[in-house]
Amino acid sequence: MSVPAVRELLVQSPLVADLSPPALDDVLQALSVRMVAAKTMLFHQGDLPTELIVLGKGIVKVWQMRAGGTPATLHMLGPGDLVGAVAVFRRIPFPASATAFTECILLSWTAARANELMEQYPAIRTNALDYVGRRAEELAHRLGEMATERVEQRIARTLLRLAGQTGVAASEGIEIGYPLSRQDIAEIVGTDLYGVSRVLRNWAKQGLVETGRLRVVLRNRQRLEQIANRGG
Amino acid sequence: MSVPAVRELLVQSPLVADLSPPALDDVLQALSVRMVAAKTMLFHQGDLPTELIVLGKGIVKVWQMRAGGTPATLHMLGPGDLVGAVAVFRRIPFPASATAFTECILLSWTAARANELMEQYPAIRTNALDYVGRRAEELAHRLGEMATERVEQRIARTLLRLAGQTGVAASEGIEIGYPLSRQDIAEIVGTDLYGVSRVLRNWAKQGLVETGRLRVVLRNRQRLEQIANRGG
DNA sequence: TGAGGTACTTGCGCTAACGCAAGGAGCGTC
DNA sequence: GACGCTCCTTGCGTTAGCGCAAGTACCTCA
Repeated sequence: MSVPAVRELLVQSPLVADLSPPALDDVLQALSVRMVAAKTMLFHQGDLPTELIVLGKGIVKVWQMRAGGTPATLHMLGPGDLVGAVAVFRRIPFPASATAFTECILLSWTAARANELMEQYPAIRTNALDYVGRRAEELAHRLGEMATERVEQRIARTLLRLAGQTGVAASEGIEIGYPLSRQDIAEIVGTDLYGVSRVLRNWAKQGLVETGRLRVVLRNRQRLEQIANRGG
Repeated sequence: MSVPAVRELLVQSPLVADLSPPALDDVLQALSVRMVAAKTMLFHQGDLPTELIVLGKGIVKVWQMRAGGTPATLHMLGPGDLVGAVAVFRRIPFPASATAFTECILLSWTAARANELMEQYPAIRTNALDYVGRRAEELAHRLGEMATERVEQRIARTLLRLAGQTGVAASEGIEIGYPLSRQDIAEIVGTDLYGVSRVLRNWAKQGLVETGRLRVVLRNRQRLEQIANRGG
């Protein structure tokens, strides 16, 4: 992949915001690029981090396998996001696993090189702090939801969030930009696929969404926001 | 309060780990100290941050009021913890409110001064990144729990976590070091006070805990860990 | 075009747990 | 030492939603 093309992918990331062009060149120098197929595991819960990954293209699912065999999805990351950054910065084992959800392009530095770059260009560390802060905020928000809201509300919120992240305009409405099963939604929401199926079916009958195999289109965003916020 | 006493409180905080003595002096210089009574609100959800607070002594509850009037507790912070740090670093409105849960001693810098200090002493920013990372990790863990575990398990986990943070050895077992109602526990766990009461009562009958008004003593840590992990 | 796999739907029973109501216990105050 | 406040307990009805089982749609590949 050509250097300009890689640069194009990298500058999407908030990690390198406000970097001077020469600094950016230096950062690019140390970068590896690779492409992985959908369903590839990038790392497992418990592994020690060896590299700092920026997602250039595609979707990565960050998830935990929990006691009882129930998986829980923590994040669906998109282009520009950092994958497993917290563990790299803190030099601790990954607290969750990461799987390429679609085909992905990964940009990475070795952990050692990443730390050197942060020493050399303090803006990177500032950006990292900002990024991790945003992630923490999102988690706090979702924890609050999970603690107080009903399944239907959480499904609405989840679809709206995913559509906001990577939604693409469809004929009428916004379509989640990649194949997403009822099971996948259930793992994000913290319920089972049956419940998700029933809720989506119900909404489809009212014209709020259009559904299909591995496919959801939001047709009435406002109504869904109402459900997310007021439960009705 | 004397300078050495304040220094004593400050060095508990991971924020100033690895700072040289002169740097620490400089940081102390810019510090304000104040004491607040239990139940004082430190800031409200939506406020803009004006200062960076380190908790010197006491317990601070970080919580959200959610649609429907149900409060959800995100953190119980103890000595050394940063209060509202993410919002200060990111210069965004607080995503949650903070209340002194017991009488507290607060150490604070103006937001502007805090940012200057981070420029001047990069170790502080490194520590901040580490701290926020740890917070994010804890939130991720709790989100996973909330998504997949039953109320009883979550109560066990919560008590074990609080005991680990600020527990004090009691006659037989570990006592949470401050007054904590069933309602308080419910807001952390994401349930109601009735459920908490029933679970604690049940455990008390089996000798796993000793309970009282605003009081919980863990008598059988191992058994509680079993409940937390395997649900039985 | 038909076989096999994966995803989705839906009926149904069951249980965790929510939440009201009513009463009891502990603690501070005058 | 009795009043009042807050906190805790417990019985009970109700319900959200879990999860099995069985069947249907859709997609791929030979």
